[in-house]
Formats: sequence, structure tokens, C-alpha cells
Amino acid sequence: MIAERVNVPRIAILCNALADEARVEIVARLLDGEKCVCDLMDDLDAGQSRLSYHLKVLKEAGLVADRREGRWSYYTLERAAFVEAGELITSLRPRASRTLKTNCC
Amino acid sequence: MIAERVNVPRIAILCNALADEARVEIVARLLDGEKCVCDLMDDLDAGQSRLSYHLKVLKEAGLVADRREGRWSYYTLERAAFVEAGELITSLRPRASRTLKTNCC
DNA sequence: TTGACCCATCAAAAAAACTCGATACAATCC
DNA sequence: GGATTGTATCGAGTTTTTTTGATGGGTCAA
Repeated sequence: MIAERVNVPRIAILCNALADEARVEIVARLLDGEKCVCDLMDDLDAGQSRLSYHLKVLKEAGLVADRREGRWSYYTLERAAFVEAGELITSLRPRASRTLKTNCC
Repeated sequence: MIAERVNVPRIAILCNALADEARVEIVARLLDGEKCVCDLMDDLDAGQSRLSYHLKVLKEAGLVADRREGRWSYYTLERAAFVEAGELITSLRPRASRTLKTNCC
């Protein structure tokens, strides 16, 4: 049984956070570095409450962190969570098909 | 601009398919090898139409393939799609923080 | 203090996802 | 043939997610 070695709830949470195009867009924009909500409103053109909502989903999944400075909230990507997500996806990857010739001997 | 290098729609489709615990459970079970719907009904205990529905979502995302044999439909994981998913997640991973000391010199 | 600004949160509406039972269909068995 | 089995699909109902506009809190500048 390999199934037990899979962290099902965590995979679902992380993937759920990345299941919406708007949120993936946000992540893509944050690859350029820290941004405040108003920057993101310009980049994507989305309403403020909509962005706040999606940022909250990303934050609750642990994929982004926020920092307040005066009136602004700055968001950044949480690198560790993306590393984790990659590892969890890898845990779902079946080993190479046995129908392929082995390349030994 | 790094954002343009990210395949936003594909990430959303793949993650959406893995955003539901039932579907991740199915994938986890398929790690043990090909199974028919009735096998999965036993493993998870879920109704038949529910499983068909989730299998369809997984199939449309390209994560599983099916094969008909007589009355049975056998499902398997599509390794390539999981490799792709891992790469796409990696494309969202920010480079290591600049605040860490570089380990050169 | 007043007013402008950035943002989080709320309530309501709209849209999408999910579940369940029923039906349909093809393959097998008698 | 008729009955049974394994599965896909449909429709209705429910639940969850997403969007939108409104409200309010905190910050800053005049």
C-alpha cells in the first residue's frame, strides 16, 4: 500500500489554492517580488475586494505571507510552501512504467 | 517580467483536478496500479456515480487514462502529467531569498 | 480635525462544484 | 432471448466558491 504515504489533505489544500486562474496569476506576478494589493490591482485588473479574497485563500494555504507597512499590505511568496507542493506532487508520481525496457545490462 | 513564463491556465486545470480530497485519494490508490471502478468503490467507500464523476475530472485534466475491457473500465495514472505538474509548480517557486548569505567565495 | 487613501471584511447574489438517485447501455451469463 | 453486471451519464438538489458593492478601521497629510 503506497496510498498511506500520501498526505491527501495537504495536497488538496495546496492544490485548491492554485486551482483558480486569478490566484495563479497573483502568484506569477509575485515572482517579480513583493507587491502591495494596489500594485496587483493594476497588474491584473481586478477589484480590490476580489484580490483581498484571493490573497486570503493563498495566505491560508501558506503560499504567501503579508507584511503591513503604514497603509500598505505587502505580499510575498513563501518559497518553502512551493517546495513542499513540488514534493507532494512528486509523491503522487507513479514510477516509470515497467513496460519500458530497463536500460541496464 | 517572469509572469509571462508561467502557464497559468494549465496550472489551474491540473491543480483544480487535485483540489478535492476524493480525487487525491483516487490517485493515491492508483499508485498501487491499475484499478477498475468497482475496486475503487471498495477501497474508498463511495458510490459508483460519484467515482465516475471524479474519474472524469481526473481524466479531462490528463492525470489518468482509462481502458475498457469487457464490462470493466480500468484506470491508470498518467505519469507524464504528474511530471508536468511538478515542473509547473517549480515554475512558480521563487528563487532562494537574497537575504541568505551566498555560499560562494 | 478633516479628508483622502489602502485595505480587510461583510452580506447578498451569482456561479460552480459536488452528491445522489435514476436511467441507459453494452457486455456477459443463463 | 431475458436477466445481470459494471459503468457512464443525466437531472435535481445541496453545498461551496466566487464576485460585487458597501462598510469600517487604520494611516497619513494638511
